[in-house]
Amino acid sequence: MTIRVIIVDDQAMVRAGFAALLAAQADIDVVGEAVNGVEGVEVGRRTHPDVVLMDVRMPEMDGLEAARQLLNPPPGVTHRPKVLMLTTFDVDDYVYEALRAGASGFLLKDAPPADLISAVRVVAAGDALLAPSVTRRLIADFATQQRKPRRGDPSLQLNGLTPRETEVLELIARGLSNGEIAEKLVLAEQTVKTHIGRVLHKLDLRDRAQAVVFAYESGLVTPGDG
Amino acid sequence: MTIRVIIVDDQAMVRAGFAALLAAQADIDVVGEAVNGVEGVEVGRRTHPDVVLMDVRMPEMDGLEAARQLLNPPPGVTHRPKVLMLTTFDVDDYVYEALRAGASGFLLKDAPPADLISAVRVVAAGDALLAPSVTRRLIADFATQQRKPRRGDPSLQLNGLTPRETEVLELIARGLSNGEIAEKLVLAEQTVKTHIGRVLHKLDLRDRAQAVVFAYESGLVTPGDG
DNA sequence: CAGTACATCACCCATGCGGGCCATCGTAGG
DNA sequence: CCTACGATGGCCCGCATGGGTGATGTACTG
Repeated sequence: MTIRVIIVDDQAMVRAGFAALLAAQADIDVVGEAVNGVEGVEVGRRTHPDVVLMDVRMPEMDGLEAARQLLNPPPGVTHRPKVLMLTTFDVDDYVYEALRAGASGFLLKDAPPADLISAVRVVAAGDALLAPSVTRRLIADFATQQRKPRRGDPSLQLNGLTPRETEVLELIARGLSNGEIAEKLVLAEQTVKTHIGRVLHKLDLRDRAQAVVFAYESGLVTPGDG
Repeated sequence: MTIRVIIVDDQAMVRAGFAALLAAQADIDVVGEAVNGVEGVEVGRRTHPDVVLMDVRMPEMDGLEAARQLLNPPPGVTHRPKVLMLTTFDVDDYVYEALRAGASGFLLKDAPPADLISAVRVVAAGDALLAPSVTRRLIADFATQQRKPRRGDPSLQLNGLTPRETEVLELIARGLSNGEIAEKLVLAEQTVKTHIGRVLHKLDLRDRAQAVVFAYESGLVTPGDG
């Protein structure tokens, strides 16, 4: 089963180079080419390729919009190719847009030919592949932004809390009053107050509002997990 | 300038194989080996390698904890190697922990030898590299997770607030007291109370703690934007 | 067995906070 | 011109909240 590929790029030389490179592979067929996004979408719909090599910067319609249209087809169109984005420049901001659109990869045009070929095979197989510099940024963003389970500052202090105190803190962070917490945990309200007092003291917080802030910032609770 | 590498894996054959493979490269030196996380951290601190090849599953201390310790060194230790995680099994849940810990890459042990070698060079250069299946998952998570900055329910109600009220709500969500808010906005504390009263009423909230919850849940404030 | 950590509850006290009610002032809109 | 609305501010009141202190029982650990 050969991999059907189309190449969408406004530069004739780039198209020719990639086409020659890929066509030389026994398992890859170049079944179409296009010079801009509009044409790329049209060719994609008509030739239903497995993989679309898509340049980011193009006249008429850029690669991002074209990728979006190919990856979110209108009702009636069932074919969804894999999209491998290409760019001449290093990591511009389009990367994230492309990934959100559903692109399977992002390569720089100066990558070794062998990388391009293997990238086509990888995305055709349903996996994904990014240029190393892109991967690095993605991981960095992921690590900083994904602050849910583990975080440096607050979660360390969280370890100073007893299980019961942590439990109470979580209920505070849900917006419950002392009475409601007492009811929920089957406790006297005074006991709840004692626990809260300890929590505030241990975490150096002034009031329950700050406790809520801390709970969110530390990842004890997360927006949406209500 | 050669790349200094240490290999941390509990299986002797794996260590031997990788060591032979890497040592054959002119630009790579294998300067140490370790059989578990504890030893890995120790060897890492002593030999200050550029790259640490770290197995995920190991006795004593697993690769994740070891990676965390190497990547978040205690005060006084300035050396921070790049960590390239290795696993035999396909994408387990440890991937995300490893990335959060700051790992520069994640490869499967059945990857082609050429990939391993190039991966070492990539991470040594400061870039990152993931196994295609890992990349795929990361992109998928990134795409789905990225589109929730603002959510339906709460943010709609937010429109009912006046600019001033919204401003006050945000300060509540930072943990400020009425007095502090008054000072920050150059207002009488009583005015702050009036604004807060309206906010609570409009949003059907009981107290400022619930207001903080609402601010986070609606996306008005976000964990980490301090 | 002694010591420690945790959970539980009580009493007292000061006050920050939220509710109710109302007044003034500016500006935008009919 | 006059109305509506937002922003600003004041007063009073009641209560939930937070601080301080102490006591009891249990469970684990040295």
